[in-house]
Amino acid sequence: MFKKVILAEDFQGENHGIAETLHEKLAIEELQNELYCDKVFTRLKVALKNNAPFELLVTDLFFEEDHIDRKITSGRELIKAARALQPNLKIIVHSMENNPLQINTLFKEHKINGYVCKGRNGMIELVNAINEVFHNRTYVSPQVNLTAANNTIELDDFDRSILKELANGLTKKEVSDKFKRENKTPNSESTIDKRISKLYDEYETKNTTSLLFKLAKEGKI
Amino acid sequence: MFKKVILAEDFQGENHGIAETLHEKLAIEELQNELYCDKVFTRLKVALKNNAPFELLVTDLFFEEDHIDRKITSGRELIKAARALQPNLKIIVHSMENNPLQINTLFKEHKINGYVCKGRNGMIELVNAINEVFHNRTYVSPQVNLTAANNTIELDDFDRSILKELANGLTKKEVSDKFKRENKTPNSESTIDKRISKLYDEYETKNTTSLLFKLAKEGKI
DNA sequence: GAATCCCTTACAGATATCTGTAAGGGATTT
DNA sequence: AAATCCCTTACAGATATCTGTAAGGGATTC
Repeated sequence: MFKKVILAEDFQGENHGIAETLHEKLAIEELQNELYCDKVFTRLKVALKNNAPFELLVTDLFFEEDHIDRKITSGRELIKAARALQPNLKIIVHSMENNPLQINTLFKEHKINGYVCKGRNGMIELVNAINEVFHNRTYVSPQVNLTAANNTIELDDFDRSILKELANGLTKKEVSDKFKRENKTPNSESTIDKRISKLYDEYETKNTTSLLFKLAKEGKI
Repeated sequence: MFKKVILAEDFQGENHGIAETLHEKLAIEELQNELYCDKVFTRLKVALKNNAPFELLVTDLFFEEDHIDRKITSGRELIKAARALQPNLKIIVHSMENNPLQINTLFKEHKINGYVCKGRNGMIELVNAINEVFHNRTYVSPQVNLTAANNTIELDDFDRSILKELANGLTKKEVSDKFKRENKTPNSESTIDKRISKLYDEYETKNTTSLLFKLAKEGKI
């Protein structure tokens, strides 16, 4: 089993719960747990310098802001920095995020080794994930459907620029006029109509209101 | 100190962490922890029936959906049901929610006794909250500014029911028809128009699309 | 009981949205 | 070069949205 593990989790309750569970279920010799990304990164650096590097990082993605100044403000940034520092470090993400797209990019761009959703089985899955990753396999929570990520519709820049103006209360005619003024192209009201109608189909919505609402709720704009 | 406490928290890690902390820091004789609201409510009922009621409920607000059928799907519903069942029960909410408006309505409508934000000090605050509530005082996490809640505009049930249907893609005429079918009142298209127009003013938006977008972004619906 | 206020409702006119048809242009294929 | 595909654009007709006016009813005030 891993000898030296570090945990980044800003919720005190969750942090405590994970630490307890890992002590109970796994024979990890040294487990350090931190509430701030910056502290985790410092520990990784120091450990590496002392020729006693950590073998596994377990980290959340979202870290709440508070009165303390931070350089690294998210799990994603921590992962990137940790990968650059220590390419052979194993990384498991433990987060509420369940958007396959987001999770997919973590595997692709940052070569994480496991992904566990917070939830009713979070601790059971985390223990499994650590075991799998220890044996050089990857682990993904079963409720995450990574193949779905490939089927999702991407919004391109033109879509986004239209949606932004509509969200702001402009009519399609006004959006068209604005684009013409700014020499953006395409810019006809008709083309804007067509683009938006296409999005109705893709997102299974009926009108501008329900489309913008759905996209806002899903955090896509 | 409280002799009999029940905990409702669906994240296994957080649940474990809270339970551990309370065991360590407080002399609670009996602490039951559950991952589902329905189970909590059943336990409350049984305990009351056996003349050994719980004294304190600590609950989250959001409970993730899974494959299991649920009657009570949110902390808010659980609180309402628990209050109706056992008016003298002390209730502390422990959640990520930090919107003063939402928190205020919990104190006003459901007479909760304490509110603790999940976060880096979550466990320290929770222990404090339990001590305060035990001495018949209320506790609110210091980072929550409840006075700010009084300046914001409230959405009432009628507003919400209209907005929900519009978000779903119905036209105002369809919303009016639906309300008539359901014997909801008021229900005329004209009144619905008026309500929504009022919200345009209050939220400084220009049309249905921008209104729904803004409310979705701010998490108000 | 009259006056007032507020909410509900009806209606109407100006705009905006949504959908379909059709034409033209650039890029790619055959 | 012709055929094809895809994107842009124009236009038009049916609906929907937004705003204003006005009438009626219930509750409260005077």
